[in-house]
Amino acid sequence: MVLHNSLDYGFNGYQMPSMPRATRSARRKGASRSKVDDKQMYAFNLLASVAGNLLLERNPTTLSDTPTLKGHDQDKYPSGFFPDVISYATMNTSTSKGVAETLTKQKAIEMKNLVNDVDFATHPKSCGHNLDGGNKITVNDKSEKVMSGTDMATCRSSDPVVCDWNPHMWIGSENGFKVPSSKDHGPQHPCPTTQEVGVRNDDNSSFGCIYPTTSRNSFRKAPCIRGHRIRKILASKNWNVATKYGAERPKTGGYKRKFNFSRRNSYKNQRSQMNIPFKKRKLFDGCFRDCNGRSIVEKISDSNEIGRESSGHQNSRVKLRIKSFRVPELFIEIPETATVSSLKRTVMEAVSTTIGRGIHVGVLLRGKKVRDDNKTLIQTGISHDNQDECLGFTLEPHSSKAPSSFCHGEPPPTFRCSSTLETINGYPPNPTVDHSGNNSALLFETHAAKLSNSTDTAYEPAPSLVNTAVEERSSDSKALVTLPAMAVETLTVVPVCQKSKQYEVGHRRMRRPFSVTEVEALVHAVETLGPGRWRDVKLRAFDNVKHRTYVDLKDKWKTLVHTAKISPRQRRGEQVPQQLLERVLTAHAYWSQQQHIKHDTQKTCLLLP
DNA sequence: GTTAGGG
DNA sequence: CCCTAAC
Repeated sequence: MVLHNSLDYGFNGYQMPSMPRATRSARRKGASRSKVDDKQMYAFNLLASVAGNLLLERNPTTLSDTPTLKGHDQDKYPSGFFPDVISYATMNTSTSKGVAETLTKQKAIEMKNLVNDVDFATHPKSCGHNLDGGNKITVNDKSEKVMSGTDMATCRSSDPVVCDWNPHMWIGSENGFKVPSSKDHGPQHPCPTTQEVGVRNDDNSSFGCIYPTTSRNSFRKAPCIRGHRIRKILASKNWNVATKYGAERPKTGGYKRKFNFSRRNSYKNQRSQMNIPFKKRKLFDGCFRDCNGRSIVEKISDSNEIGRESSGHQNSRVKLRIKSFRVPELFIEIPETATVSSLKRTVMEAVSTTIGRGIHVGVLLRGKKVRDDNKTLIQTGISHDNQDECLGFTLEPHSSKAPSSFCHGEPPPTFRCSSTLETINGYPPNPTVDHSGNNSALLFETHAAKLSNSTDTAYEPAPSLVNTAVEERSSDSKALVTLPAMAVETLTVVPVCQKSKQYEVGHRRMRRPFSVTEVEALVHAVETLGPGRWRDVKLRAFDNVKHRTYVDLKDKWKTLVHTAKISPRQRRGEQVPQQLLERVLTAHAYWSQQQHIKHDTQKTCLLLP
């Protein structure tokens, strides 16, 4: 079982909202979300629980007076998929009404103080948490708790359970949970005006990812009850948001435009999103500005403050209410036969390890990391009255420390990557390169097929082979050399846990210096194809190496050319064999010449009548 | 989506 | 490695 902590539920840069692996793959295949089983959901919840985010027990079966899916376009959702726009804050079946109310109030107060405002929407028969226990877990399909020691395999329910991050829920004042008046949410809102147990049925206006107008409106018009403002908490659930809008808001010109244009030429589209299905990338793009930042930080400014600010530039203050942090994601693997208690331990260890190494806060403005700590808020733009700006905070492990033990480098035994790094087909990750051969064919070439086939999508894939049958563009065979088919070894087998680096929202990608073997492959490909055909180079030599984009390859080539021109003493990092650099220079010169010839030819052709 | 080029 | 313009 692979658990994926989804606490970085936000847009998280350009990353897929995290969700259990099975869920993700199931969705990719268009399968119903109900494929997620109890165990995953349990684990999913547990992770959240460890982070202290879930406090409320949900058991909608007791909500006789609770709005249900009626009027919620239930039919539009796959069977078993409870729209994640509904959150329940309710009691156990055994909880008396009085106790329930008291507990609810307590939790309301507690939650007001929480930094993380996260909630789940769950299937009615889903998992939840005990109100009184805070982090106690209830996983059931019949209101039966799963006790520690229970084999998780027994938790399976025939009834599909879906549990997702809830885009938002309402938390109330000390007076208890209240539900906003339906008029605040459009006519279709089925919620009663008030009730003791808050049930948030979403509509367009309050969805986590919507275009600005409605979003802001609903945000600003958060209703007040007994003088207390009810705060809407958004925990963006972009995937579903996008789904919903894709289905229900066809004439969202602004929406669509935003999605298409917001980052059309984005570098992120080339790099950071490279593992994200294109459609979803777009959706995230669109979600980002609209929901993410605003869901994290609400800027507070009262009229007096504004007045002061306008009257003078001195002592202007920015008040921020941090509503949630993004926290690092964790990947955990644990056998199905593990007990719940051991899962808890494992999760706790993971969390402790991550946090124990120390964390710091990162600041994101419009998804971009604010790196210069010395800048003033004004300089960064935070201090302006820019409510539309997206300001976010992240919790990040100290980057100066070694990678988490749950990651690359020192994986714990439970980790899938632990074995992967060492034993992909029994070959070490850093094979020797045979430079004695004419064209530096690699020693492991014969194992190419195996390596190629072994690429597991769960990992950052190993480099694919250069296909022996790759057509050599014989038609315009200007290739400098004709090389035998060559294999690129798995130099950087990056395990799935490496992805946890992605929690560094808005950060640079992790630096991954090119190995000699990769350089070898790159040089070979460029020798053959020439520079300027980076996509082909990518496909030919780095097809399955997802962390190497064609832009990376282009950049690397640029660097290689530069490196080849400078003296060896000035070079840094892993030394590229001089022989290889000479090939770089040769290829560079050759293709430059070809370029000139081509241009000259074109000119000549143009001059000709 | 790709390519080129500056940072 | 990041970012953007241009295509």
